[in-house]
Amino acid sequence: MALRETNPNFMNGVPELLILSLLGEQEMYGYEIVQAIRQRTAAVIAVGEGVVYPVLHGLEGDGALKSRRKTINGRGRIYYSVTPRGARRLADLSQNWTNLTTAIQNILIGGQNAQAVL
Amino acid sequence: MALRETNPNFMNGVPELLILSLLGEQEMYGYEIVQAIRQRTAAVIAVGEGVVYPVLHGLEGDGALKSRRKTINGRGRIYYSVTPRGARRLADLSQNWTNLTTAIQNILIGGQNAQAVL
DNA sequence: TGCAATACATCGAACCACAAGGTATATTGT
DNA sequence: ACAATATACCTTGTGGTTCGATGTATTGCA
Repeated sequence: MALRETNPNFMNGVPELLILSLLGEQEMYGYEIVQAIRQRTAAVIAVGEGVVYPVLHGLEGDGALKSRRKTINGRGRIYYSVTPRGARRLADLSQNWTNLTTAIQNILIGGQNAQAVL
Repeated sequence: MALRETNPNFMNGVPELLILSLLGEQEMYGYEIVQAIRQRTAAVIAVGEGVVYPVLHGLEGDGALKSRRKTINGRGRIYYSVTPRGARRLADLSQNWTNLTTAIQNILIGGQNAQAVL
């Protein structure tokens, strides 16, 4: 089951968020995503292909992504793009991420009058 | 097989960061930390005792925390506080966290001119 | 011809966080 | 007096994600 409702380890699912976010801008293929993440984050985050491909397959299986084959220079590529369902998923994950970082910031900033802000 | 110190899963260690951060403000005992995290984050993050106690023991074993027993109302409590080594650890984790969220933000904000900023 | 890069993919191992359970005492409610 | 709840400590098994290694195949370059 790709759907995560059980055991929501609060820190997981970030690769999925990153991938959906990139594909939200433009269609991309797997290998390209691996490098885009590395470059855009100055190698702070370096997810491998072993992370990206399974996420891609999982999201497509859930109907969050759709794919199409293209042949370029005789080499096949599988381009992915987000479906409406994927867009919703992205919005959800994005919101969760914001909530999470805000929550953590509330503790890091710490201090006496720190009130959790919704 | 071999000792693994490289490549820490980039999302892990957040509970450790939170705990060190709280203890950096004032000494606390385990049960108190569990509740403090829940309250300060408006229940966005709710780590259980099964997360907190092992981290506490681990950090103490590494010399990042020190503890002292106190008996209050006939009930024993173990108060933890950060050592100089723990303070360094906190600074490191804190920096890593900032780098990470910055990196992710660079992707989420996305867009054409997004340059990873150190 | 060989090496690097491109592009896909899968698998086992590692690892963290979690839920669940266990012990024990103090307090509150009935 | 008794039960239930809250406090306070702790460990263990499980589960899901991520990682590194490995595999295949083609293209481009030296």
